Amino acid sequence: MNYWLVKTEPSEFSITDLQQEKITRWDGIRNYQARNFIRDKMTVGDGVLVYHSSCSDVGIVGTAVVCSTPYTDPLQFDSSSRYFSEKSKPEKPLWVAIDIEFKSVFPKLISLKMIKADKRFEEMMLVKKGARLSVMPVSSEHWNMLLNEYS
DNA sequence: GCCAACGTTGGC
DNA sequence: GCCAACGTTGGC
Repeated sequence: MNYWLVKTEPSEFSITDLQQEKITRWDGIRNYQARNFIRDKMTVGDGVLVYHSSCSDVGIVGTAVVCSTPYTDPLQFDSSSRYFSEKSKPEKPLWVAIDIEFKSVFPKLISLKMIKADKRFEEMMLVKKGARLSVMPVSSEHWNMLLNEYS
């Protein structure tokens, strides 16, 4: 059982959208490191922190749970999609997607500011310099602190 | 394999 | 909109 943080721009897809859809395909990941986390490490039942980026209220907004094993991201073959990948071939796909199911929305945002202000999160990948990954692992310690103390 | 140029992410 | 810190591309 692992824990993850996934970033999304709320103007594109927010925690409210996830709450309404209940289950959504987490697709469009086009970074190799992020892909490898999904492909090699994500398993059904893993906990997911949902993070809003590039917006006025940056931070963790809720939780979800991984509810599928990784599978081929169909958007890589869709030439009309912004996630189209010319190098992907049906017999050799490059990118994977995964399904996640809505779990909770926090009554209050856990802002990036608050996380940065708490020294115990110093080692969290999210606040490490240059950590621009849209999918990253979260330690169980950090997961527990965030859920028990901050939400 | 090197590395310059370019593109993207994402906080501010 | 700015810009730092990446990642990717492609010529050599």
